[in-house]
Amino acid sequence: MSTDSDNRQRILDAAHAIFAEAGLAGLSVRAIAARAGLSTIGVYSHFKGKRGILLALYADGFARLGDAADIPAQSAGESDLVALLVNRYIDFHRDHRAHYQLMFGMDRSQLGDGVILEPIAKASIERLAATLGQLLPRDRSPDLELKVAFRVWVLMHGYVTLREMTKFKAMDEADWRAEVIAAVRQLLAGIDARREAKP
Amino acid sequence: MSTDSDNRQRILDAAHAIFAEAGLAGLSVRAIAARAGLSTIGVYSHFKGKRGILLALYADGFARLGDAADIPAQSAGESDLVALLVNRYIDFHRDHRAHYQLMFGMDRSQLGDGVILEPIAKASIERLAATLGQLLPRDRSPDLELKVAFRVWVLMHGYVTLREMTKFKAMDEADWRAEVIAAVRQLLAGIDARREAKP
DNA sequence: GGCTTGTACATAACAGTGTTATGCTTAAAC
DNA sequence: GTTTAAGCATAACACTGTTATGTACAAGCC
Repeated sequence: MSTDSDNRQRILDAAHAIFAEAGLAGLSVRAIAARAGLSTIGVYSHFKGKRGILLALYADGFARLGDAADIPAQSAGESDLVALLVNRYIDFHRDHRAHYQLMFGMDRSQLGDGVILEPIAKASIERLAATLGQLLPRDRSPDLELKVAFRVWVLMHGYVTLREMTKFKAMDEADWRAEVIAAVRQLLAGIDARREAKP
Repeated sequence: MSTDSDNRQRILDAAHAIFAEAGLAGLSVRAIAARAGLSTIGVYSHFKGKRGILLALYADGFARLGDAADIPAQSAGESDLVALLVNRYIDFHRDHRAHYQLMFGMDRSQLGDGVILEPIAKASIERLAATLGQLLPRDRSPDLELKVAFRVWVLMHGYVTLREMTKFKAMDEADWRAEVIAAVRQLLAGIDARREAKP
């Protein structure tokens, strides 16, 4: 018949499906259990209730974001790397709206204490940093790599989250993507020029 | 005794108080009504349920953010204007965490359809644009002013929302503010230099 | 074998949420 | 003076996450 881990996987699959279809709002413990073909208690046996489900989706989201940001060297010309990365980031936000909300949404109260969350997010930013490292001078320090990665991340995150408001909303999609790419290029140019000589 | 609008104000005051103390999570219709000294139905008579309360808090938040961003000319040297603005923005995020979550949080499903929300947010960004306009050449266009304001807003918003994650969290508060100020300055310098000659 | 222990599950309930149907009271309008 | 409408209370509905209780079954142990 069905082993124990079968049901665990079924719950996880159900959660993923509901999450993709109905987002965080539609993701109730009862809905997950019903879709998995068991009662609500299964979510508490295999995970630690809803928090455990959300944590699994959170980790999955960062893994996928890391995949999107992980562009191997020489897979694109240097001039196209920024455009490729920005487009992938925007695609991720568009295609994984619910994940993005869970990962970066400001209501992290259902998720946990943050201590568990940090290393998960860190692994993802490090892959972004490795990709951006291709654009930095060869004698770069790991610190500079991370710093640049954060600045770029901040910019891209700011753009996709403020997209809904006033001006950008009416903007053509292609124009908007060009705007984000231009802003990132500008940021990178500035960092490179100053060589991060701290005051 | 108490007029009708008295009770309306009492509900609003109660909502503000609970919002400041317990955030969005603690803001239940029953809690608001109890604090205002009426039953839950009062929230539905004077507002349209919880959605009306949230909308009022949303508008209030943008009004306050507009106040923070509204720095009159000559109140600071040009070189200090950026630092002043960034510090005010960070202060706003620190002091109005619940408001910020409601205004920019990605779960806007409880708030409404966005059509009502847009003009409220727009008024606020226009005040930010006016402040940043002081840094632009005198022959600037309103379009450029808005565009610059958006870029700066995107940066500041990205920083404060990603503050919680990995690297910035361990950073000293003063160092972090300096990092944000530096990034905004760099962005402004780049825009000014290129004079927004679109490709 | 028989026995204990623990895990996976179901049923039902608890406390909380936003919302609303019903009814009462009171003030304004005709 | 009668009608109309708004403010308000009580109670309920449908939903949420969680848990107390009980059952079935498989693993380990003597």
